[in-house]
Amino acid sequence: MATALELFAERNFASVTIKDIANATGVNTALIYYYFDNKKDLFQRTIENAVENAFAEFEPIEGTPDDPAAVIASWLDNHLSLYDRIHKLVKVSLDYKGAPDKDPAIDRAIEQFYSREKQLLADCIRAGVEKKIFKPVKAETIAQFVSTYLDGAMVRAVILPDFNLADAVNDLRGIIWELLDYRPRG
Amino acid sequence: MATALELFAERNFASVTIKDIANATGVNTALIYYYFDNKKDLFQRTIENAVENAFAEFEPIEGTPDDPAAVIASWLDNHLSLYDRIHKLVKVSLDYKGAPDKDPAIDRAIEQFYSREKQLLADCIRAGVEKKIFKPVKAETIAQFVSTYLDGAMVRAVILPDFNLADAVNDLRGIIWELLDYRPRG
Amino acid sequence: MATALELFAERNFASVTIKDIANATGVNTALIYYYFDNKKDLFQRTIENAVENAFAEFEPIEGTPDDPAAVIASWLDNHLSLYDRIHKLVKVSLDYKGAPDKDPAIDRAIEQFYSREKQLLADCIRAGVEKKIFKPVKAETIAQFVSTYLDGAMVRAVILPDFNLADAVNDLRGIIWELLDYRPRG
Amino acid sequence: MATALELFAERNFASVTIKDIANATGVNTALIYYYFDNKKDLFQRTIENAVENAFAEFEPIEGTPDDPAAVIASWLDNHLSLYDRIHKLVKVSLDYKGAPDKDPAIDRAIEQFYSREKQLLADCIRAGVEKKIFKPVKAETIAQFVSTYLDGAMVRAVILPDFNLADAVNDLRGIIWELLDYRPRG
DNA sequence: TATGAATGAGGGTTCATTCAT
DNA sequence: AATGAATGAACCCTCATTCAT
Repeated sequence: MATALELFAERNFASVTIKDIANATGVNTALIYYYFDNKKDLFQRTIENAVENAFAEFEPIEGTPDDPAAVIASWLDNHLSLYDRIHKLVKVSLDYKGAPDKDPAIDRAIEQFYSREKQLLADCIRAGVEKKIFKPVKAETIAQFVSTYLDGAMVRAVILPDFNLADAVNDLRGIIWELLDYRPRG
Repeated sequence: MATALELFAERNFASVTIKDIANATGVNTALIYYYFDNKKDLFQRTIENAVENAFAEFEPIEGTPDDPAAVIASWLDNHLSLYDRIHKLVKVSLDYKGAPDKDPAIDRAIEQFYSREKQLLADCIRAGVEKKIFKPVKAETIAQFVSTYLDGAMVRAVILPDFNLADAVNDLRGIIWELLDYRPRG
Repeated sequence: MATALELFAERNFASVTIKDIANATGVNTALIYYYFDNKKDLFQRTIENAVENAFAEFEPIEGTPDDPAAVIASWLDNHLSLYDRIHKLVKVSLDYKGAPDKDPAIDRAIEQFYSREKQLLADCIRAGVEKKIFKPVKAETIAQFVSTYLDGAMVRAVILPDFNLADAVNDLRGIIWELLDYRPRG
Repeated sequence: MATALELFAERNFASVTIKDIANATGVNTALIYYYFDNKKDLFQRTIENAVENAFAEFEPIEGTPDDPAAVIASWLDNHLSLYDRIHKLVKVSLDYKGAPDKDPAIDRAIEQFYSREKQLLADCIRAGVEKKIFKPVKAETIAQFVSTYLDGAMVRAVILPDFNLADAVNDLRGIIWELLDYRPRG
C-alpha cells in the first residue's frame, strides 16, 4: 500500500496500472488480487491507510499544550518533513473526489483528517489566547485559514517548480504571529 | 475546448475519454482528430486556452489602481465568480504536472498565469502603501501568500463538501485588511 | 493515376491512403471520389492504365523482325529503362493477387501483359531460328524462361540492396546467346 | 508465428489484422501482445523465424558434394516442395522492404538467406567443374542466375493462375544442364 | 470542379481481471 | 502464497467515404 500511495499520488488512479504497482513491489500482478478485491479496493484501502498514518503523526502534539506557541512552531516545522506524506494524501483525495462512485467510509476518513488537523491548531490557539500569550481571536477561523493555506502551498509545490515550500511556511509563521500579536523570543 | 476543460478538470486526463468529450460536445469522435493531433494535443491546447481566458479576466483590473483597497476587494469578490474558471485551471495544471512528458510552452503558460496573478495583487498593495492607505509591508510576500491561500481554498472546495468558499474568501479579506492595517468603510 | 501507381507499387493497396494520393497530387481528398467510385476502383483503373501504357512500350518492337538478335538485345537494354514502369506493374499485380475480391477484367489485363511480353520474345526467337541465326530451340520455352527471369530480377532489385540490375540483365544476355548458340558481332 | 507467416505472405503486413491472426490461431487478440511487443515485432520475428527454418532446409545438402549433379537435381526437386516455405519468405520480404522503418537484423537475415542459397548452388557447380562433370563456367554467375530465376518463378506462380511451377523448374533444369554441358543419365 | 467538415467502422493496443497450477 | 497465461472490454486513433457548399 505504501508503494501504491506513492504511485497514486504521483500520477493518479486511472494512470497507475496494477502492473505498475506489481512491478514496483516486485510481485506478480495476480498476487495483488489475492490481497485486494480489485483496483478500487486497493485505492480506497490505500487512502484509509494513509489517513491512519497521518493521524499517528498528529498524536504526539495533540491535547491542550503547555507552550502553545512552541507547539504551533514545531507543527509548522514538522510540516516540512510531513509534507511528503500529507501532500500525497491531498493529491490522492483530490483524485478520489473526481471518481464517479465513492465510498462513504473514505469520505469520512478524509474529512476526519482535515477536521483533526484543524482541531489541533485551534486547540493551540485557544490555549494561547487563554494564557494571554496571543491576542483574543477566533481560533477556529485562524486554524482553518492556516490549514487551507498549507494545502495551497502543497498544490503550488507541485505546480510551480520554483516554489519554495520552506519560504512559504516561513511566511505563514510570520503572518500567524502577526495575527496573534505574538512576538517570538523576547 | 471549453467542454474538454470542464471534463479534464472534473476528472483528469487519463479518465476522460475522447468519446466522453465527443459525446458532451455532440460531435463524432473522429472529428476531434480533425481539429487536434491527438488527445494530448487537445489537453495542452485546452490548458493554453484556459490560461489565455484567465488572462482576459485579469486585464480590466490591471495597472496601478486609483483605489487599491477597492480593487483588492473586487478582485476577491470576483474570485468567487472566477472560481469556476480558475479552479479548473488549477486542477488541470496539477494533473498536467503528473504527466510523464511535458511541453515547455505549457509550463511557461502556467507559470505566467501565476506570476501575473501575483503581480496584480502586489501592484495593488504597493500602490496602497505608497498612498499611505496600507501600512508598509512586503507587497510581494503578501501577494504570494494570498494567491497561495486561494489555491488552497480551491482544493478544499473540491475535497471537502462542507467547505464554504464564500466564507473562506471572507476570512481572507479580513486577514488581508488586518495585515495591511486597513479599516474598510470608515 | 500515375501518382497512385507510384504509391501503390512502393507500398501497397492497404498501406496507401486516399489522403496520401490526394496530398501527392495536390488535390483535395474528396475530389478523388469525384473521378473514382472508391479506392478499389482507383486501384483497378490504375492497374489497367499501367498495362495499357506497358503495351504502348511494346508496340514499336512487335511483329516479325528483320534482325531478331538486335531486337532481343535492344529489348534487354530497354528493360533497364523500362524497369521502373514494369517493376511497378509487377509489384502492384502481386499485391492485387492477394486481395480478397478480384475483377476479371483486371485479371485478363495482367495475363495479357505477360502473354504479350512472351509473344514478343518468342516471335523474335522463332524468326532467328528460321533465319538460321539461332540454333533450333523451343522458342516458347525460352521466351517464358527469359520473361520469368526478368520478374525474378525485379523482385531481387527490391529485396536486395546490393543487387545490380544491369549485371543481372547482362548475365541474361550472355546466357540467351549461349542457349541460342549465337555469337554477337563476329 | 507459422500462422502469421501464412497470413502475412498471403496478404501483407497492412492487410492482416491482429484479430485475423488471433482468430486463425484460436486465441484471444490480447494474448498476442503477451508474446509480442506489437504487430511489427510479430512481423519481424516471423521473418527471422522463417529465415531460420529455411536455413534448416539447406543444411542437409550443404558442403562440397560427391555427386554435384545429383545435389542440384534434388535441390531443384526439393524446390517444388520447399516452394511453399520459400515463396512465403520472398513475399514477406518484398512486403517488408516497402515498410517505412526497417530493422537491420531483419535486413541481414534476408540477405544471408539469399547469399547462402547462392553459395549452396555455387559450391555444387564448382565441385562439378573440378570433377570435370561440368564444363568450366563462372559458378557464381550461374548460381545467382538460377536463384534469381526461381524468385521469378515464385512471383509468377502467384500472379498467373496458369503458371505451372513444375514446368518452370523442369525448364530450368534443362537449361542448367545445357549451360553446364551436362548430359544426365547416359 | 473543388473543398472543408463530418461520420462509422474498424484496427492496434492496454488493462483490469480471472484461471489453472 | 504465488505465478504465467489467458480473456473481454474499452480506448486511442485512422481511414474510406459522404455531405454541404
